[in-house]
Amino acid sequence: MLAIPNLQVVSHTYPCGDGGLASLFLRQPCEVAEPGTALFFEGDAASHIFRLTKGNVRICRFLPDGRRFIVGFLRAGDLIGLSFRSRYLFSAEAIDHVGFKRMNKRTFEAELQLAPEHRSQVLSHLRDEITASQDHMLLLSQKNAEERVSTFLLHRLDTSDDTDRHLISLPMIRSDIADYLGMTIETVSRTLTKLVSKGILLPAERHQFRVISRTALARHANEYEDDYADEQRRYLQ
Amino acid sequence: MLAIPNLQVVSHTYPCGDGGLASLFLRQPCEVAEPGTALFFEGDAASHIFRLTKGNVRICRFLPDGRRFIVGFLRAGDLIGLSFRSRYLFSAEAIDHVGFKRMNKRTFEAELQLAPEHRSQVLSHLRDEITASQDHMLLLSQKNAEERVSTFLLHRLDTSDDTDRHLISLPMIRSDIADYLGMTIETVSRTLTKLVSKGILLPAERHQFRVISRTALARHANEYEDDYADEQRRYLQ
DNA sequence: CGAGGCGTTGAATCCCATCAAGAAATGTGG
DNA sequence: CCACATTTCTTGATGGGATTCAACGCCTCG
Repeated sequence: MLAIPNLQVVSHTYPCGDGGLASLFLRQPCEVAEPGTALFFEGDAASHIFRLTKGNVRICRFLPDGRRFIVGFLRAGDLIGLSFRSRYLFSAEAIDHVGFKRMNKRTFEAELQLAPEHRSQVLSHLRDEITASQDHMLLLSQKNAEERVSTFLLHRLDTSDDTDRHLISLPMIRSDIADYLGMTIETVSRTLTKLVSKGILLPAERHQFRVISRTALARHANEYEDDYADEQRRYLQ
Repeated sequence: MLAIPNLQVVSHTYPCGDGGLASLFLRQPCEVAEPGTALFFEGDAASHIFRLTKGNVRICRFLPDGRRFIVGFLRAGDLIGLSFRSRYLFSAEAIDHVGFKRMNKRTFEAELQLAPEHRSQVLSHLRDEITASQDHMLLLSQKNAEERVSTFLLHRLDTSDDTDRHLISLPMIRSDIADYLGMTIETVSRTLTKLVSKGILLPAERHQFRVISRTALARHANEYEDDYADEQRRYLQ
């Protein structure tokens, strides 16, 4: 049930996407994953490369005692699996109704042989992943609760493909955000409340916030503001 | 002064090394860096790939307000620069007397064209870097002080190429360890003292500890113990 | 409508950071 | 080689930010 055909237009504006690798997946059949189900588990033999066509996925890792860390969130257009060797390093779980395509790793390799220009895109993707990891390690090791949440919101805002450029959508639940930012759900909640009371955010729909001042949010995030951010800022006062 | 020729035998036993890429650097001249000096700075145009032949290097990133995060430590045999695009993502600073070779990125690219079998080694290296980053994010987001320090020590022990397999060498100073583990120097110091008083470690030389029980250290680290670790354990009671 | 998951808020607690002082090691110059 | 300055490391006292424990409101869905 709810095997929704892939109607969503994948408009991708940020470099977390797939470069030109998307074309490799054109012939693959669409599949779906229900909310809460896993596309694969940490430790499984890594047999496929995935490309999301719809919905949101969380990437999870666990400690032996059950503590969870969320490596990141993925959405339509994103690829999973380029960084694996023989086994998946983490689990991938559907947050909402997810559509995806997948390709056997050997097939993928064979396609790369046929179209070697794609190799540089794989490299590019891996480098982006490393860059993102380092940014996140900096956040986890040095930033306080307010800076963490602000950084997260700012990033969601800047990578959103919503036409409303002041809207932040958070399809994941609080415990996902908490395990992503290395804090508890209570602290996440309290911090969001604080940002609202400071006049930086406005609660919109459940799982959405409206940004009153991107500048103020960025100031709270304590991030370097680069050229890309400057470009974004034009749209927001 | 102290332009020590590269006499050190690079015996590398752990997959954090360079695969077969070392051969590309054979013809490059040896260079040296004095303790505290930088091989390059975050933000500089990324012109070279580096290979360390001697000594220890710390990889640093900074927040706008000066807070520092140490991405990792490198030593003889390790490569720096494969994950960069146009600019260096981080600074690389010599901890002690460092020997290295370097190669222009374009030259490196050209060499890869000539010997395409090395491409998979570059991929391999990037995948290792991603794996290490994820392990470290898990540590930073979920582990407490004792677990962090134990994990760090365990990793130093398992990747040491010292003939004494119970010896942990920490060439970096406490503030380096602190900024790597996301804690303060005081907490690092206190935690080390605690591990000593628990009978897990024995202070040896300054910057060295002797491991009484690897098993106890691993238990405190709360890590999954994999096959590689099992193999190590044979050497330690 | 009732149950359960999710989110918020309050109060108490705790782990780690901060502040401070002194010990130990390193480096420097005479 | 020694006196002195500096850096590094350790230890103690205190405080604060985040966690933990707990209660309650809201929303969704069967």
